[in-house]
Amino acid sequence: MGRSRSSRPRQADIAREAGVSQATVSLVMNGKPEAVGIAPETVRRVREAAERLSYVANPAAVRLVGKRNRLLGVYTFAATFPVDVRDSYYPFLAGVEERAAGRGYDLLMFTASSGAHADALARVRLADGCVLFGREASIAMIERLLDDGFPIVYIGRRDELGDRIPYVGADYARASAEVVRRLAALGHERIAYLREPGDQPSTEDRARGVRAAGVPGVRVRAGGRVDSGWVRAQHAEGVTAFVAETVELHASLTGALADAGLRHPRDVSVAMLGDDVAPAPGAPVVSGFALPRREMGRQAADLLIDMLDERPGQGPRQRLLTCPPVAGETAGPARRAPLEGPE
Amino acid sequence: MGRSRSSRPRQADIAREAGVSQATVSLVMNGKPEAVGIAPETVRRVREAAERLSYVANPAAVRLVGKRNRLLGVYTFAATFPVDVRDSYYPFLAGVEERAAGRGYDLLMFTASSGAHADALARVRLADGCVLFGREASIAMIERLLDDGFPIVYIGRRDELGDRIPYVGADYARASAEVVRRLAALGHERIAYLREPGDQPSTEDRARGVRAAGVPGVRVRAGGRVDSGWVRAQHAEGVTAFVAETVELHASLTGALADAGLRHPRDVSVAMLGDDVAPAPGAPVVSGFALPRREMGRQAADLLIDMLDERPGQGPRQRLLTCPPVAGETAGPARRAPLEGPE
DNA sequence: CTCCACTTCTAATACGTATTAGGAGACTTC
DNA sequence: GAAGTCTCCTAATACGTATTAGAAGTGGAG
Repeated sequence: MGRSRSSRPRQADIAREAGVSQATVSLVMNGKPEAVGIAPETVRRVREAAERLSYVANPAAVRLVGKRNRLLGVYTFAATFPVDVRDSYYPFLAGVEERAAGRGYDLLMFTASSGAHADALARVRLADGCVLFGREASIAMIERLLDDGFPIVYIGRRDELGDRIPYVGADYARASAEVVRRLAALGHERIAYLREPGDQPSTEDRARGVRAAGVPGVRVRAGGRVDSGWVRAQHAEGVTAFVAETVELHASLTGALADAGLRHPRDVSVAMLGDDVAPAPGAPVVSGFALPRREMGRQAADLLIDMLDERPGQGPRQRLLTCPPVAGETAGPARRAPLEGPE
Repeated sequence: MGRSRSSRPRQADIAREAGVSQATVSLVMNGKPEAVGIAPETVRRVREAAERLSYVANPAAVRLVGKRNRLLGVYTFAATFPVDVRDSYYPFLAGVEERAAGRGYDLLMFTASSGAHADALARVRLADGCVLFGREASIAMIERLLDDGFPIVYIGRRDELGDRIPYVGADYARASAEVVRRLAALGHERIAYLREPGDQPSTEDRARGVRAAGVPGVRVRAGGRVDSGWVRAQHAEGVTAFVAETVELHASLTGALADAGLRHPRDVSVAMLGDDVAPAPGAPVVSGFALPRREMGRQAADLLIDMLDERPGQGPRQRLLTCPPVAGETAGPARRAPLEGPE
């Protein structure tokens, strides 16, 4: 009757084979037979039967009763990004995966396709907890998750909700200040800083760091692309170094410099407040600093899993990691004389 | 005041909110309320309650009762690979994710941590089906999954099990033959081919392609790293072009060439049977061919989802995709006279 | 009023495992 | 020989969902 038909063997099948109850099989298979007191002989019989039928526990059943799915969600706020930006997420993922795997969790990846945060908000709950990242976060969604007591960790600094939200960020401010100071040390007295227009934490932090560097001759430009006219004008006014906040602004800047006939690092120095994960082949290494992406991923996963396992907080719930400086090839000593210019 | 406890909401919670039974909630959530006969007004109440509590079905429970949960597994055979090889998996993933998202599936990523295939074999079953990839596949595991009727698709050619296993691979043979023919067309008469020692399909395919090119002066070396002595000897014997099977062999080759004082493409030509996903900054583009990784990922996901949805086979269950040739910068016209001394 | 059909919902159960309270024997102890 | 102590095992139940048989109510036909 109870033949193990076409389906996989269950504990009940093993129990029948070994002449014991299903509960006994469960106890044996979970490796704590002594703790409960199962005769060695019985353990052997059960093990043999399990082996013979090549039993594998049904994970769905195990998880159902365990109330944990051992799934770590990964949610990316990224509606329609170009391919190369998506690539820059990979190191984060790799870090998260590394730790998740090490601690016995699998990864459940959600895609914010078509920006339907409402639906995603629900699906995310399928995991035990979730790592979130991406610049354009939906604070409403995050707040909702927090309100419901759903465990999340953000990769990147998030201060919109005070200390409610655990995060692992990069210390943009310190690293940015360091970049500006290094330029100043190279003799650059007038420096132009190109920042993004928004007010995302990562943008604000870098702006703050640039200010905190304490270098007087820094001028800030917030906004999009720049052109050759602008860089030429800056150079004419004595600017010898340009600092771009992001890869996009850096690309715009180098284009404009090329158009203006200015070469770096010969004529002017160029730096970026971050690094380029997927540089064009043959492109020089840009001066600036590196984001410890993989480590951020690792720590985010660790933090989240600690929360899930109800571990005592191994560390602060909000962390900023140090960004290693990158000397690069695009910054050099200041070259004084402005080429030409009115006056 | 049934506040959402700390745990995820269940159907029972929604039922309480909406004043119906759990069974009704199940019927409504599965989208067939009319078929069974649920009043529109009731459907509305249930839907609202579900929305309010942001309910998602517990995948373990759904799985346990033997239904689908719109999860696509991704399993990577990659125990301890260096970072750069793992990076080369990203485009596959991106392709899989693209299609999965497009067709309403989320991704469940399993990690073959410490090569514990047995455990992973069990966990994989939490998904509806699984995309597998990686060079060092465990045939035993694959066979086990196939035996149990679990839907899988391999990225990469797999012939160990005949036509039992669906796959989406790259047409290495054709592309490899093309590379050798192009070198021959450039005037290279003696060509050294460096192949990996194993007998993985991808290795065998490329070797077959090299043979099939029909160029007589091709000599094959199977094995690991090469040194300057070896390349020098080859060159002395009239070899003017080197073809490396993999990124690793290519790296070894270029190192040896540099040590030997041979420059390419000036002194000799170099080609690779594949491409480098993460080339070193400033490195030239290597001649050879590109793997349509993203497209392979896309088609694998499509094929698997077709199987899951019991669609009529939209295409063959075993596919080989064409690899676009890459001219690159490392191959040039053959330079006859073997000589010594640069300049 | 009875019988039947129809609509709308629910009780009950199955899925496969983990866990816990406690049962059945055997063996000691006084 | 009754009570206590061990050893070894099992019955019962929970986990959250899908499914099915059928209950409860409503109304129309005869």
